[in-house]
Amino acid sequence: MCLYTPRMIDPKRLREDPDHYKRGVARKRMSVDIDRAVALDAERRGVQQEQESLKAEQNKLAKQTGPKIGQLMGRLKKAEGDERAAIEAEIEQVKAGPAALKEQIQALEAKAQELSPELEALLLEIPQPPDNDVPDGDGSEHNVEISRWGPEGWDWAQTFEQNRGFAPKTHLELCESLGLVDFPRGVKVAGTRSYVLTGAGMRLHQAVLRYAFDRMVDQNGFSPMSVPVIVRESAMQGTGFFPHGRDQAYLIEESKRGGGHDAYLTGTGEVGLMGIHQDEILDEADLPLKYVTVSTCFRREAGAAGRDTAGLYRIHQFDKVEQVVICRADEAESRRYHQEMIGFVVDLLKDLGLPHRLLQCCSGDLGPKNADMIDVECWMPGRGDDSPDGRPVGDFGETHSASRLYDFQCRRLNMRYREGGAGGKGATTICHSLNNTVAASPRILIPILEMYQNADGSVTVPPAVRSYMGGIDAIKPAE
RNA sequence: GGAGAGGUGGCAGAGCGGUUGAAUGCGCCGGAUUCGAAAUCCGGUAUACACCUCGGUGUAUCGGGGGUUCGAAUCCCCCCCUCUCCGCCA
Repeated sequence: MCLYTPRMIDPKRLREDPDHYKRGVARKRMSVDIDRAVALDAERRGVQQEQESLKAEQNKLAKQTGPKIGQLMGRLKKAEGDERAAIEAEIEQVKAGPAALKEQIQALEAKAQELSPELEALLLEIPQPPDNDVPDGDGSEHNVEISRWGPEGWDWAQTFEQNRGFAPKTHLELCESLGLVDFPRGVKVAGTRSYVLTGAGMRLHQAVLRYAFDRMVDQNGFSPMSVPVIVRESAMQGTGFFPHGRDQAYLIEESKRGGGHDAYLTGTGEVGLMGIHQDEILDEADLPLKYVTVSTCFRREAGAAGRDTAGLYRIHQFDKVEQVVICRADEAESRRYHQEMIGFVVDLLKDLGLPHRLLQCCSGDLGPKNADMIDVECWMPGRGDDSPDGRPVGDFGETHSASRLYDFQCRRLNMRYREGGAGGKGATTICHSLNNTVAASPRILIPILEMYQNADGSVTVPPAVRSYMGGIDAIKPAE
């Protein structure tokens, strides 16, 4: 019997090493009652075993009573009077044994059903424990810088003004002066945190996305995909965004009408990409699967009220090129692809000439599904606390996030592979998965605009994306 | 939005109350034949969980969950999913 309809963490491991999960919960600064889960699981398992032995007995009995009843029924047809009553009594007697068993089994069944909802809800909430080499910490403030990179001539010890010889404008100011984004009209159409990309702004947005997408396909060997952004609950749960992130997703109420199912707008292309092979048994020879998509992402940003309200940083809708890798269940392999996927981003940012740094996220910043996460932050000269003169001093802003999930997602998605290839007799094993941003726009436009701005107020188009901008080399203010 | 059909193993497709975990075909694996291959023939070929003397044993699974029955893939109820036709429409 399948004990666990919704799949979650490894039940065997939970039983054998509950401390592993307790540590994980503590390190992630979450609160999930592991002891309760283990107790419920044990109780449920006991009921299960009792039930199974009773059922074995029942099955054995049924094999005997079947023919016996058939025989008695045959005699009953011919019998009359007292003999008839005797046979009927005998039939009842034969039936009594299995009937008694059935009652016991049903009582156990009722008990199991009582335990299940709480147990399953709990199991779904247990997060993936962080890897041992992930530093402990409460949140993003405890993330650890691994490395940073700046283009030729960029000195991290100097301010933008010292580096470049003029005071930078913020991306907001540039968007307005260059006519790249119309915020008031975006808000008019769609509410807070909305925007309209206009003219060269829209063109740059598309150029960056297309550039990033083509790179992944042409240089890095990823399969290009277009995936649904309106998905079922099962896809959200399977990818690990539910239950914890439920309040971040847009539910489409209308989808419930006419007997329709719940549908949600995805906050990342990862959901659609990972959903592709849900409930499938893949051929080991086909792994790793490397997919890239570009999709519109929808985020409610619940709980972020008042944070990053201005500009293109924190918005409800954006477009993102996303990469995922589905590989064999092997830690070394998982780590290798993680590095590789981060490398693709670093190379892309170098090609774009954007100063950035890599951060090892601490345990408290990981989120439920990650065993490990590396963030990439780009330098944004127009960000950061206002200095005494009221101008920002510059700061890093997160632009990418590379997650390593082991089998957490694939277990929930029921995505496995057969060792030794399809048709073979090899064991089925749950895949491992990873994902990473390639480019999310318009957020990535912030460092591009702010870093490529010139003293005269124009913005140089990064050479890497020029061919996607009709060949123009700069965005200039309208005369 | 209206009306109808249907969900069985990797796939196709039987079975519609009693050794049916499930015919048959395809695919796949092993073997025979062959110089080798094709063709042909023979054998094998689901998953999950639990126990285990690692050889096996038990339980469950024919979309999911209940029910009827001594016994359910087969009968009844609820839910989920898919498809077809009409309407509307990028």
